[in-house]
Amino acid sequence: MLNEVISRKVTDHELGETRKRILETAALVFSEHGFAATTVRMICGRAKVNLAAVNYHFGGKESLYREAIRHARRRAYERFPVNFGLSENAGPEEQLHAFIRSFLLRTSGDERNLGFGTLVMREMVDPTSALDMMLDEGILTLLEQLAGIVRELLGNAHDRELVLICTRSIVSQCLIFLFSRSVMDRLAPEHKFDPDDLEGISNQILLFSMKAIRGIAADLHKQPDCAGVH
Amino acid sequence: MLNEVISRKVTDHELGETRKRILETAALVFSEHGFAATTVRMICGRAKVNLAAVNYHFGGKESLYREAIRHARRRAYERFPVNFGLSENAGPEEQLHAFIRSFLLRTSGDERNLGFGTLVMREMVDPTSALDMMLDEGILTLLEQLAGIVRELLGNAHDRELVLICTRSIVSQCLIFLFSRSVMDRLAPEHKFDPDDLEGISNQILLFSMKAIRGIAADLHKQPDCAGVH
DNA sequence: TTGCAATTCAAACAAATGTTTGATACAAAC
DNA sequence: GTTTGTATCAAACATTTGTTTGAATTGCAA
Repeated sequence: MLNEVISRKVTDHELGETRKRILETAALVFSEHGFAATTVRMICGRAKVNLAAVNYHFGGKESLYREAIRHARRRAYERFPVNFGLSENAGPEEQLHAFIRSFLLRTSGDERNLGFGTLVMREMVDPTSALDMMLDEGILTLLEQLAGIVRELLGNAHDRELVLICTRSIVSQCLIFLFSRSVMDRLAPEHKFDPDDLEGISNQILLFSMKAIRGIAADLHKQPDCAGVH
Repeated sequence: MLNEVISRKVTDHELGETRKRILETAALVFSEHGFAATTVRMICGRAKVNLAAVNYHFGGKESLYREAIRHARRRAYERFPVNFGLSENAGPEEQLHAFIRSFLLRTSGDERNLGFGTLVMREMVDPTSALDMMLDEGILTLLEQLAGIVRELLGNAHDRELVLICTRSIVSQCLIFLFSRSVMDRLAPEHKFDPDDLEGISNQILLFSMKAIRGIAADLHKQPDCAGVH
């Protein structure tokens, strides 16, 4: 009765309504309190299911956690794919813009993302096997995609370290809206970080990054005048 | 016997050897596992003191947590003050470099910092009253200091938002070495992030940021040629 | 020494946690 | 109607948690 969790029948009443409700509630609660601090009772209480349902449907708290992360990620990527709203033959700068914007939207606190961004953040701070899962199933290819854009922006320079540095700096500017949300809320509580805000923020990150990359690329192609000020 | 914690005598044997050992061990253990996941038994076990010592000397786990954070912060700032190794009449670029370098060193994983960087990171992800304490007692003035440097680099422009954007981008590039340590360890386990590495990294952050700021400042002062590429 | 307060210690306590259990309800198949 | 497998439920279980307790020990002053 427990091993059946793996190969479930899909003829359940309403396609596993209870299971789905647990999954979505779990993603939100885990994102709010973290793995250790959320209790199975919290999840079942909010999902309005019996306490034993978690172990019946998922085999335990830890399995539920991993499934909830996958579920939230699927949902967030459905809403905001990697190149969200990007035309086919766009230039590298537009590609970068689309990358930044879709990243911010995908990891934003919008409840419809089921706390995906926060779950990633928490996993980075307190890594479990779920972090390796995430690296394998998305993060790595995402980073390589960004590195490709950066490489093109740098003029296809063969300096791998320079590409790495710029990639990292861009990623960091996106991630800070995940990690310092608490500080920002305290310093400027009026900010809501709705899609309009995120649009402006992605423009700011793009501006800062493009200026930096162009400055670096200029040095790279040896144009001593017009490159740096001093 | 418990309210005496506030007004302790300093004539304890060895100036409160037990108390100090608890404090330092607690900072490290809290930084390793976070507040919720560390148990008083872990701390007492590693500090080789009796279980009841925490409640006797600090009144409880939560009070110990706050004291441990203060202790770690004091230690880290003693080792790396804000303008660590900066000459008196240094220009803004040198000031920025010193700011970045001392920040990286102060929040690095060096055990002598007692896990200060990780404690800050965890507090940002799971805010408690200790985050407000940290904001009041250091973080805010630190941010203002950086904003001052950025303002000067931008040519004392009166655009407050632009200063904010650049400040935030610089901070984010420093913070990413706190937040994505786990990912970096998985992608490049050979990196040790010793002081030499951090020296190189601070140079990279400085390079990227200076190029960006100069590019932005150039636009600001209306030099249409020689400013941006397109 | 004697007295006294501070400290240390082993043991225990109440509360909360993840998990298990056995009974029950339900729906479809035979 | 009976059977069978799935799902739900209240109750209980074994651990672990932070904290408390009361006795023992220590260090120093009178």
